[in-house]
Amino acid sequence: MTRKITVGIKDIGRAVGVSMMTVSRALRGVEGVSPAMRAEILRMAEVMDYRPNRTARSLASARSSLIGISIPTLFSDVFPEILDGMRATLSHAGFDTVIDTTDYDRTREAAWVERMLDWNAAGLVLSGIDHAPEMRDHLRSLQIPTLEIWDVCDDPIDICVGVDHHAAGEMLGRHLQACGYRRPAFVSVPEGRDRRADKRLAGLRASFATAGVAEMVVERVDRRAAFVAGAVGTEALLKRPGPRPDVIAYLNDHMAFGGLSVCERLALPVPQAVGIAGFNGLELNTVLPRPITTVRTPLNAMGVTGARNLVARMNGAVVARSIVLPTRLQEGDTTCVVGVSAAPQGE
Amino acid sequence: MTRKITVGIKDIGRAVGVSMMTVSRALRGVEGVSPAMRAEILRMAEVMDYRPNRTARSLASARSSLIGISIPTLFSDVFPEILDGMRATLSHAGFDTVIDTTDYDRTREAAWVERMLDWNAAGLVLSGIDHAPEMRDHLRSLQIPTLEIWDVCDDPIDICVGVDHHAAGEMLGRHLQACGYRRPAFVSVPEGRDRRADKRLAGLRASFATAGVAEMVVERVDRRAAFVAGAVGTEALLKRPGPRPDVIAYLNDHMAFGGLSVCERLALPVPQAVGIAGFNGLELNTVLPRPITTVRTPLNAMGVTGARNLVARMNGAVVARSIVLPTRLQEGDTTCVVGVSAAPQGE
DNA sequence: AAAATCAACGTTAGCGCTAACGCTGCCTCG
DNA sequence: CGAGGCAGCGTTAGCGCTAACGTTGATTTT
Repeated sequence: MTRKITVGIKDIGRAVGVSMMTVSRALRGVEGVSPAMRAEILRMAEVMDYRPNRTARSLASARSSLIGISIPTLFSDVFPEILDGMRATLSHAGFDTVIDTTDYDRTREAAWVERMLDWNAAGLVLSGIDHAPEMRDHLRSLQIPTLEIWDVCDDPIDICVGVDHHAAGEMLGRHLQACGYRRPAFVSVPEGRDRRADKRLAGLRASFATAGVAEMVVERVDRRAAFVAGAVGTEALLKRPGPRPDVIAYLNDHMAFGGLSVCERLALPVPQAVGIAGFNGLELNTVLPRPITTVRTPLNAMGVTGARNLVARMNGAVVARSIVLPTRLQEGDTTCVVGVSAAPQGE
Repeated sequence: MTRKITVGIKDIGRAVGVSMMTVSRALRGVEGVSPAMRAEILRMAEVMDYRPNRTARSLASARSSLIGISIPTLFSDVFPEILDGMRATLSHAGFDTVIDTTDYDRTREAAWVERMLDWNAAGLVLSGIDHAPEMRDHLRSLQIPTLEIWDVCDDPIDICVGVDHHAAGEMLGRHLQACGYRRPAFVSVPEGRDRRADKRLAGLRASFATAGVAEMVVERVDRRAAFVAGAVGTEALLKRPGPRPDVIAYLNDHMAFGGLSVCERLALPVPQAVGIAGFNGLELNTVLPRPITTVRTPLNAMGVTGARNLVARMNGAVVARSIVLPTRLQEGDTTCVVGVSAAPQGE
């Protein structure tokens, strides 16, 4: 009648005839074991169906193999796509990922980060670069490998990989101006919720301001489902007094599509009477009856690059602090050259 | 110059003047500490900014506060919605969730479960009821709290919460027959990939068979984006030789919408010439120009119920082994009563 | 009033693993 | 040929916490 139910490295050591330290070294792949002995130990571990106790390993080494990943929401094509890009790299490097959704709440994010630190997390991935200041300081002083993803800045907590949202907004703005649109509007979520969207809006606004268009109507909707939010926001926007916008940009493609469906229902000619532009260039666009003009962002590549850099960083390598990935304007059927002078005025 | 960088329960004990065991008890909320002393310890822990070391706790108690959640994919509205339902309950109960996506690969799921066991996971959540047999046996022998969610059966590994997919398929079938449709088709992903979808198809088929319709064309597409898959599948389906189907059911609403857009492009009158039906009753439907006939599933409630039961189960309570949540047929604009006799023949 | 009970703490012994040294014998090299 | 170097292994001492028993003094029971 055996006492122990699980086999530990001590058991393997006894079976092979070495100390548990040698087994530990062999299993972890650190040096100090002859190739022959290592093979023998690995074989025995396999035979005995050894399973490492990760909590014990974490406690003894003061470092776990957990990576905490914080994202605002799962209800978006952005974060699942980024996550998907990171998954393979991370799991292949032997890490387990603890995912948290913050609903765009900084306080919740900070609290969750503390919890991950209680786990001796090997690294952290945070969405965007806008975080609670105390958390930033804490992470920095702890020197824990931290990847900020999706947005970039010159002074990340540790490292970052993303796109320049302001520049992307400007790029879209230049395109819309080149088309001849002059009365832009923007449909988004409540201010401060999605800070990347706010930056894109700022870029768009700056671009139009350069061309002498200072006015920009912004409609903000608080609905979770993006299709619905886009539709509701567009309806509200079109009901407003004053001149009707001639082009509407949206937080993302899903919302743009919601807006497009409203325009069609109201028999508003798109893109002649009103242009529609989205953001993110989702696969959605490839099947829609009319592809939406959008800005393509390399989400999956962002995940891959980010994960690679984070892993390298955790292995002590020196990596680029900030990586900016390019975005690309993708013209669809929802914008076109309209009546007004097509040449942009400013530089 | 202080040596220790982190404060442990020993430090709190010293500060308050009690043993570390009393501190441990006070912090965990177990009995054996006077209310006054407990308050004092809690206050001191707050003051000293104590943070529990979760790896040490897990090692000593042979049980961690990690819950492993395995889902096939994040690219679906189903699993994020279920996850969202579970999140609050689980985090409120003090658990951290490790999420893994399996891409409908049983082997990968089994390997990942083993890894979670290496973490002394407090519990597991698996999607569906179809798993690697060895894994089932292993989990059962370990007696680890396991929730199977989204699909149900009489003999779950431990407990399950979900809907009856076969019955849902039958319900949809009865409705389509009542409408008068007689040449049904189904667009789905490759067989065996999404086993719930296969069950819905089986239910649909059984229902039509009862009414004397044995033939059912099934088109299977292997594309990740559901919109695209629906569109591509529908195109392929309509190009087939033989009589054209008079109603097409899809794996989910997104695919149905992709199919609908193809029909519109081909100027096929929906729902007169061809009916369209989806599955899941997503919020998407509330904004589409034409709502799709679908089957509503209580995804969020499923997550909430599942999480509650799992937590209760982990606390040693006795809970229902199997909970079946109701589905509801939601009629949209994409099906209607057509020419043929509208009365269903069978019972 | 002696015994039994019990709340409220303390002591001891690990959980399974790893970091940091120690030790050995063989090889190299001036 | 002896000192030094080094690969290859062993020993020791915890990591921070908790389970399982003590221990003590006060309260209750018969």
